[in-house]
Amino acid sequence: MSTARAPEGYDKYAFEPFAVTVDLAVLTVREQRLHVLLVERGQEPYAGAWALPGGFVLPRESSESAARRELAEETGLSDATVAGLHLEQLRTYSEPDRDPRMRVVSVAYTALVPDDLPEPRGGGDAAQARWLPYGTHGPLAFDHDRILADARERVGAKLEYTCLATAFCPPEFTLGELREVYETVWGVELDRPNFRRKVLATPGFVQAVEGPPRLTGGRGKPAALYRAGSATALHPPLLRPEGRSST
Amino acid sequence: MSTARAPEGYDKYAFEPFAVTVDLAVLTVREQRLHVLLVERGQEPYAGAWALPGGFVLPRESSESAARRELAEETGLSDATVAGLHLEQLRTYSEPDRDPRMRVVSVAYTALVPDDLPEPRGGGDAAQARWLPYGTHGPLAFDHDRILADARERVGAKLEYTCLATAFCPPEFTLGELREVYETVWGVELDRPNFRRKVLATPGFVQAVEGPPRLTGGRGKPAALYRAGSATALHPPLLRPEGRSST
DNA sequence: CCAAAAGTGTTAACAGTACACCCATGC
DNA sequence: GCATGGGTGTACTGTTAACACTTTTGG
Repeated sequence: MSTARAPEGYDKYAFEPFAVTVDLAVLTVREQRLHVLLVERGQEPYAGAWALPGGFVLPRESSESAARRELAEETGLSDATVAGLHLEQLRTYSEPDRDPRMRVVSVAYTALVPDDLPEPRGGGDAAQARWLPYGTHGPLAFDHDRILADARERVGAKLEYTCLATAFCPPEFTLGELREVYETVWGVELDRPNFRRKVLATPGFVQAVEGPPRLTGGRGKPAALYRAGSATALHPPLLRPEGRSST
Repeated sequence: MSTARAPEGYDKYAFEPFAVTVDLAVLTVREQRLHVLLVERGQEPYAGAWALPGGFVLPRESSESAARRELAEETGLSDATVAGLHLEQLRTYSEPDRDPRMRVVSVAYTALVPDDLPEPRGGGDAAQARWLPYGTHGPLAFDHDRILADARERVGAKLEYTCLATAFCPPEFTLGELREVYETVWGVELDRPNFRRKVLATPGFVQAVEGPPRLTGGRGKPAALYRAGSATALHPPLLRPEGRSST
């Protein structure tokens, strides 16, 4: 804000105040499906409806701090664990009537988490919190359907040219698990040998873990384990086949 | 905001209020350099410093409406013209102390404009408004250096996989002008014949304009004219050479 | 004629695709 | 043995990259 029209003695209370909140699209890959963490609202408006977790930004915290705080509260994870999760600002939603009570501007974040988190618990005024397969829930409260759709689209696109997929995996994972992330989010099947070569040929995407391989659900040859590497960008990108959006 | 802790009878004025503003990183390509539209602040804080144009979001408008309104005011363009310009939400900046006066959350937008706009005029409490080559200005007010750097990085990345470059060009342009956009933003030289083929091979990127070609600054063979096409995505992407960020 | 920029053509290198095939494990 | 998933090899194909060459303008 540069051409601020507020002089030094400006009355901060002269206008109808804005509230600032965060909303979280928390995604994971579970059982070959994309899942979303949703809470059931316990209060009006939209009591009984599913909604994205979120809450008010406190007077002395940034929106990102607020997002991590809310994420910790909803998932029941420690602050230390939440600090390591992938959290990314999605965009800000500011339509004047998006909340019937008052003017609320919401900064939306996307969180990508592995599937090995403890079960979420309802907290605050949320009746319950659950992982639901993407698309199986009815219409969400407020404009959360749109936020969630935007998050899904962004994640799908970012898998192409970043190393983001590892954020869905536990600290040590197999290339099969990593490939499953792509296949689930994109809704396509990828050629296993080519996927393997592509990932290993990208410096810093993954790094091999010393030690014995892991059995993959009992079936098949044990697979080598990898950790997420230090790279964030993916050059050249891993384009999804056919330009299918699978949205 | 789903787990809103504000009941129906919530006192909107109980907390220190948040102000919501927009900041605009308005970019153009002029004389082989990336230029930014900046305003000189006329008031404290940061009086005399350069800053991004912007201002308060009004009680009944969205942040995008506010951004277009501010853009029209700063550039002196009509609302109709501004409505057609490329405007894109960058991200939201919400550090508690980013404005010394009060808690201000700012939604930043990036605008890409052609070089044929009228000269900007100072307006409001801005002493003046000018196009300055990117990087030649000193430190900007508030956290605007960071916002501007984020905008530049985003634009550079988006040129790779979207048709965004046409937003820098006037309604009718030559392929040489389009190539100059890429070369200027990326800071590299591109092979002319290959660039031409790549652009023409992408359906909907550009469409040929009937009629006589245009002389290119007097020198050289006249070039055919094109308009921006209907496509927005660029498949496959046009990767910048060497992964050089040229930031 | 020369310089400059548009536009066309050609070829080698590379990356992506589609397979065939072997390995190790559970049942 | 058989099914399943990991891992290696390889030939085919399309795109990219590099560069030679022609065309049309101004000086």
